[in-house]
Amino acid sequence: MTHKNLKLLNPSQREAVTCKDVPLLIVAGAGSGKTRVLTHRIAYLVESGVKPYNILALTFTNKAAGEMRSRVVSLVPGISYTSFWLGTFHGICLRILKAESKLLGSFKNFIIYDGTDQIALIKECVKNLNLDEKKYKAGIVCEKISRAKDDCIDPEEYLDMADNFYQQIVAKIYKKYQERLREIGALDFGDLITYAISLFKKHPDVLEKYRNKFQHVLVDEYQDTNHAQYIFLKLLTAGKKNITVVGDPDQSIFGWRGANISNIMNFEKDFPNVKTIKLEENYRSTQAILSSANNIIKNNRERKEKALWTKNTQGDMPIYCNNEDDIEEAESVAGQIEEFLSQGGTHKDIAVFYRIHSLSRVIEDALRRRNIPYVIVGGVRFYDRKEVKDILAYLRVISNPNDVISLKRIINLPARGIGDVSLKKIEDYLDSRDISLFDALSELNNINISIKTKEKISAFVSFIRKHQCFDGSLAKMLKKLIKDLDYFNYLKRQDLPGTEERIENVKELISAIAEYEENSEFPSLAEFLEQVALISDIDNWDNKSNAVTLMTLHSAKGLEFPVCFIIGMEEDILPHKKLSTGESDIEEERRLCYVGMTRAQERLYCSSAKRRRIYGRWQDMETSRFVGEMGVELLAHCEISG
DNA sequence: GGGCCCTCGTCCTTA
DNA sequence: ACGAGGGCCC
Repeated sequence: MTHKNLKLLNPSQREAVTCKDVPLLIVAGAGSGKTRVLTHRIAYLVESGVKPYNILALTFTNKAAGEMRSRVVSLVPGISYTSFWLGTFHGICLRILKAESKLLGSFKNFIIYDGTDQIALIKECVKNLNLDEKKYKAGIVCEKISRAKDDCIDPEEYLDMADNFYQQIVAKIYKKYQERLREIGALDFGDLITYAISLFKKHPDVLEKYRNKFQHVLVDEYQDTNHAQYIFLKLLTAGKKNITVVGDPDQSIFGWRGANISNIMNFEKDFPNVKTIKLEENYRSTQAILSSANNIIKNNRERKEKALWTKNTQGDMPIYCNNEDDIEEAESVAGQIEEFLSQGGTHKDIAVFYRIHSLSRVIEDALRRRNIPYVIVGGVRFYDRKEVKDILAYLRVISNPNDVISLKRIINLPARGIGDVSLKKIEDYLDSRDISLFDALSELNNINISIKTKEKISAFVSFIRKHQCFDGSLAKMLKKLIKDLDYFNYLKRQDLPGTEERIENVKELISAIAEYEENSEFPSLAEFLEQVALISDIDNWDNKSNAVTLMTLHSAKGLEFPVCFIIGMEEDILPHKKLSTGESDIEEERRLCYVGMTRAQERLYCSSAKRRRIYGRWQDMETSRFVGEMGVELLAHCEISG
C-alpha cells in the first residue's frame, strides 16, 4: 500500500517520490537511497493511476535495470514484470528501432558491433581509402568517431567542423565507415542512440506516438548521460513536465566516453520550472568514511554544493598503507582480508578496487596463495574471449552473411586453405561490384583463383548454408556447429595456455544460449546476438557468490560493500597519467576516487606502492595527491613490516 | 597457404 | 610481459 511504502522514506525522499507535474531533478549523494527513491516513485505513479506501460525508466547497466525491475515488482503487488519499459539507453533505443524497423530501410536483423568490430571495420575503411594505416590508427579514429556520435555529429557536420587536415580525413573515414555499417546491416553503440534520434526527427508521427506513450520518463545516473542521450530525452519530453532525472555530479566518471556533466549541471536551465530535491542523508557509510570522502571531493570546483551527512556511527578511521612494492601491497591487502575472514567476515562483503585492470594480477596471486576465493568483474569480458568470439562470429555469419568482419574472422578458422591471397583477389573483384563478400564467395566464376581453392570456398559456403537451415533449438544448433567444426580439437591442436579453460568457455556459451532460449518468448539467433552485444561486465557479476570481488573503480559505481580496498593510490595511476594535464580531468579522477571511497560501509583501506612493475620494468611511484586530501587527522596509517 | 620467430606497441576507464 | 602482426621459410 502506498501509505505504508511512503512511511519508509525520509522527508526529502518522500517529496522526491510524490512530487508531481514538474520536471524533477534529484541530486542524490552517494548512499542516499537513490534507487529506493526511483523504485518508490515508479510504484507511487502506478498506484496513483498511471498505467505501467506509460512509464519509461532508463538506467546505466542491465544489472541496475534488473534490480530496479524486481524492486518495483515487489512494491506493487500484481504489476506485470514486463509491463513497463525499463532498461539501458542502448537497450531501449534498440527496442524502439526494432519496433519501427520498417522505416529504417535496409535494417532487418540488427547486428551490434562492439569496440573490436568497430576497429576492424575502420581499419578496412582506412585501407579501402588508400590511407596510411600508421598515420590514421584505427583505434584513435574509432575514438574520434565514437565521440562524434556521442555529440550527435554526423560525417557531414564533422567535415564542416574540421579545422585541420587530419580531421578532414577522419571525416572521410567516418563517412565511409557509416556506409559500410549500413551495407552490413550493423549498428555500433553510438548508432543505437543517434538512429533513434534521427528516426524521431524524420518521422514526427512516430515521435508523437512515443511522446504519448511515455507519460513519465525517469533517468538514473543522469550525470553520466552524453549529448545524444540528452537530445533523445529532450525529444521525448520537450514541452512536457514528465521527466525525472536522478544523479550526482560528484559521481560523474564517464567524461572520456562522451558523458557530459553539463547535462546535470544545466538541467535547471534546460527545463522550465524545475523542482530540485537534494538527498543528503547517507545511509551507507560510517561517519569516518564519509568525512574523508567529503574531504577529497571538496577540492573539486565543478560541482553542485551539497552536504552529505549520516546518522551512522563514527566507525573506524580509514586506513592508508604505503608499501615498498606492488607485491608487498598485494600481500598486505590479502593479509588484511584473511584477518577479516578469520574474525567471521564473509567473502562477499569484501571488494578490492583499482584504477586499471592490470593491477588485479598481483592481488589475484596473493589471494590464490592464501586460497581465498575471488571473482573479477571485467578485464577480458567473457564475450570478448578469443574462443567465445570465434564461435559468436560463426553465429553472426549464420545469422547475417553480410557481416564481413565476422566472416573474415572465421573464413579460415580452423585453417581450411582459404588464405589472405585468395581473399584479397575476391575483395578486389568486389570493389567494382555491388555485392557482399559472402555473395561473391558463392559465385567465383570470374575470379582468378585455383580450382582447389574454389572447392574449399564452396565447401565453406555450404557449411554456413547448412547451419542456416538447421531447425531445432538454438542450443542444439550451436552444439552441432561446434561438433562439425571439430572446434575443441582445434583448440587442443593450437596447444595454447589454458586450453581446458577455453573449452569450458565454449561450453559456457552453449549454456548461455540454452538459458536465453528458456527465458525468451520468441527466441531467435539474431535476438540472442543482440543481447550478448549489450551485456556489460557488471551484468554478469553475481553478488551472492562466496568470493572476494575485484573490479575497477568505474565498475564499482552504484555498488556497496562493508569492506573496501582501493589499491594503487599513486600519481599516474590514480590520478591516471594522461589525465594529469588538465584540471577538469583531475577532477574526474578525483570523483573516481570519491566513488570508490563511498562504496565502503564499514571499513576502508587505501594503499600504494613505492615501486611497481609496469610493462615488465620496475618504476618508482609517488603517493597520490588524493591521500593527502583525505586529511591526515582522518586517516590511520599502517606501517608494514616484512 | 601454413607455421614459426621476431618486433613492436601497449597497460585507462566501457555500453 | 605479452599478445598481435609482419617477415621468412617450408
